[in-house]
Amino acid sequence: MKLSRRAEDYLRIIYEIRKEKGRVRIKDIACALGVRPPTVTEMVDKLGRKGLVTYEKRGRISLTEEGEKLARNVKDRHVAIVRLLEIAGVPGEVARKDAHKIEHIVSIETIECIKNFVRKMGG
Amino acid sequence: MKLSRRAEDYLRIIYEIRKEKGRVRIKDIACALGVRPPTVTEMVDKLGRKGLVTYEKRGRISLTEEGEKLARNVKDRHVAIVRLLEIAGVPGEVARKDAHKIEHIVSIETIECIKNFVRKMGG
DNA sequence: AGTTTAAGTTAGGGTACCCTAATTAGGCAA
DNA sequence: TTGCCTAATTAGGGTACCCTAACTTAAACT
Repeated sequence: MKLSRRAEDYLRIIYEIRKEKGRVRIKDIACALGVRPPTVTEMVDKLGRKGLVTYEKRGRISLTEEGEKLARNVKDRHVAIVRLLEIAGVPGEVARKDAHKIEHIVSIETIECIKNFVRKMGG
Repeated sequence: MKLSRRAEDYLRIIYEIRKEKGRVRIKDIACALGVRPPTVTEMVDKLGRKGLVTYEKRGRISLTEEGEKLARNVKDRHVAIVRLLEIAGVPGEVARKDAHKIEHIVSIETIECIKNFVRKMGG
């Protein structure tokens, strides 16, 4: 399943909010991503149609198995990139922020190399 | 001047084509970026209005001083990122491809760190 | 239960970037 | 010069993501 950067962001944020607060509200997603509620309703709807989240109007939002797999994958990429940047001397906070942008666009091949590298470097 | 990723792509490509072939045609840009000519006409027009390229209908396309400065900056970022990825073990071809995506989104702070790092590593 | 409030949805737009089809402009060969 | 071929432009759309304003639920309080 090929998703847009933005769709991946929504998935990851849903995953994180659920982990942190237990339940996921439209408002939380909107707040976390810096957008307005109607925008979230729309995207969640779209993710629902793709079978990545289960959701009904005004009901609870949760990831399907596939949605969660994708969300985990995004997080996974994120962690590897943060470590690479830290190895390069980028301060943690900045590294995390940039990693959130990079994680959506790098190829699988590059991610694999980065994972190996940071493992080798003791990350 | 804050530009979109895409605008930066156009600038960089114009810079590269000019360097390689001397003159820059709409068609070359379209081909290099994988888009159609009307799309290029539109964007070049927009860059013209921002004072980054000089251009008149069916005439020659060239970067203004500011446009060239920005284009160089994008290339500069590109080179640093490619080197970082290569240090991480990413094959050159893949590194270049991904760097083209990353170069548009990383912060100045991260780029500076990366530049220092690759310099230190003998890049 | 009736009312207030907060969350969510609908309706109607907007911007950035992209496309195809059809038209126009220039350069060049016959 | 005329006619052709290619490059470029115009016209008309499309998709993804975002917004505000207004309306609807549902939950909380009195």
